Amino acid sequence: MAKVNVYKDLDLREAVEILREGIKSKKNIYVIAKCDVEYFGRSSSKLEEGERQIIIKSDGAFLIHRPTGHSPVNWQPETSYIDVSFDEEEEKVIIKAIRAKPRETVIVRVSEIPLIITSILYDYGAFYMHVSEREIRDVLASNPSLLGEDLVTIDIEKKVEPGFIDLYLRDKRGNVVVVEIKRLTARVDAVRQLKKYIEALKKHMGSERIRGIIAAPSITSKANELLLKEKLEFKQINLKVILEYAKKKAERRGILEFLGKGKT
Amino acid sequence: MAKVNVYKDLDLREAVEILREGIKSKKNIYVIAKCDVEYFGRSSSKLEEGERQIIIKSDGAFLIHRPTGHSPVNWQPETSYIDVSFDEEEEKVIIKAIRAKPRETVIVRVSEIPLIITSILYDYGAFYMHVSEREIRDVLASNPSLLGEDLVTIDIEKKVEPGFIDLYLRDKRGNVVVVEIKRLTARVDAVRQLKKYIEALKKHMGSERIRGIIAAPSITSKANELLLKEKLEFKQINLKVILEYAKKKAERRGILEFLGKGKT
DNA sequence: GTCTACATGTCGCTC
DNA sequence: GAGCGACGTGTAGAC
Repeated sequence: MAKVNVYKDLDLREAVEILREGIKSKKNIYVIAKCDVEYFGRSSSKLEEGERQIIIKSDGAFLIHRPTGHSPVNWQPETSYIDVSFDEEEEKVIIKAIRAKPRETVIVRVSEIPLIITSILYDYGAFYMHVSEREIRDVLASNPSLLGEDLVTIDIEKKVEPGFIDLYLRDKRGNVVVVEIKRLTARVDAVRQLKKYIEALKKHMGSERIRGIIAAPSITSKANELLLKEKLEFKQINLKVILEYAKKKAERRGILEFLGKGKT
Repeated sequence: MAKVNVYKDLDLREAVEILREGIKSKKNIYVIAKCDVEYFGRSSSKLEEGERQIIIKSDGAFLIHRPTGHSPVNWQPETSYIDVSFDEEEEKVIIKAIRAKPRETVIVRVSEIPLIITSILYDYGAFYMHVSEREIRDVLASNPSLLGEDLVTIDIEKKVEPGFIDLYLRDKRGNVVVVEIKRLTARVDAVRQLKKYIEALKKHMGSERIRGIIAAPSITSKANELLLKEKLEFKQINLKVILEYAKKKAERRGILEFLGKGKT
């Protein structure tokens, strides 16, 4: 069971000690603070004073959340070094979260600190994500008939000059078939990507006919326009069907959790 | 001053009431919970049981954070509808966060709930981001001499077939000059982008000479290689100088806060 | 470190 | 609302 400490209506100097201790002992820290925030690094920003929620995680991840919006207004990833001090002049708690590479700094100046929560959380549950582009690619590679014709898979993630071809196959007539997979609606950039691969291949293969297929659940009209113009093809795929195949495959292999490795 | 309520070691049925009340009255809610999580939508995921931090914001933004990592393991943006209920069978608190479009659902099943914090936060401080690519572009457009020669700005964000040209100018000799701006180190993709724009322009302009310039604080060696090969140019820009110009410009306009509009 | 492409990307703008 | 390009994108893999 999680160990949780609650500190309410703290004196700022006490807060410094509690924050330091929490960071040192790698606790998860949640703070409600009246503060302003500055950020310097790849860009820079300034957030004027207001009441916010601050999270400091056990690995040094640092988040400042306003009362609305799902993304933090300022943050620092898990590699950062966090320093807490007290500014006697201004009578404020200064929290600096520093990231080495790229060199970036978030500075929080706290004037009031109504609440600090420190906790130790036990969390070793596995996390599984399904229907990534990689999964679609693997299912189609093993079951190229899902593309609606008789195809033989030659290569996966084939390297060509400017990048990687998702799927490289041959059709019944011996034509090379290049497939670009998109998990969501394919847009013009997907068609451009496919076009780029085919042009790169042509340099090496001379006059041989190369077919290009976009495999995606749907395609934007602009993308379809370019596709037709370039004499490329679109093959609609059904993600539910893909997922069924992925499940079956995993079952055959006797894997308990049917997909992926959990991120812990 | 922020109004903060602390609820420790709650009975699960009590927790349901407090969560419902907090959501109804648009409070900011922070929960430490032992839970498992499922997500269905554009993708799908399953997180096995463990102790996590849950944030529900006043606008319905919903975040589940593990003890490490700066990004939430599951989330729902601010448009979502949040429902809290008690499952009598399993004796668990069920929190459903539902987003209408795209249709996505996060389901949290809570078996223990050591802590709930509800709060009302006053946060109207403005937020300013400095030195975006847009700002660099605007400063260079108004002060093209910063590019180190006598230039006249013709257009900003000029539309060409595959995208937008950051800056479109003419030099002393009447040549067209196309500038691609990068806020950070320019890489090969920036050079390819510039090349693409110039090729698109050439289709419309025939034999006229078109110069291409990458304007960035620095450039990678690979990018520079391609640049030389394509007879394009690199012009180093100094972000501090750009920022000074941006400030001055804003001052001249009599704008109090010298950059951007604050997000409230 | 750079290049490449994916992501429940998200954000903001235009049409 | 769809389409499209930018982002403190972040992230993972390859060289």
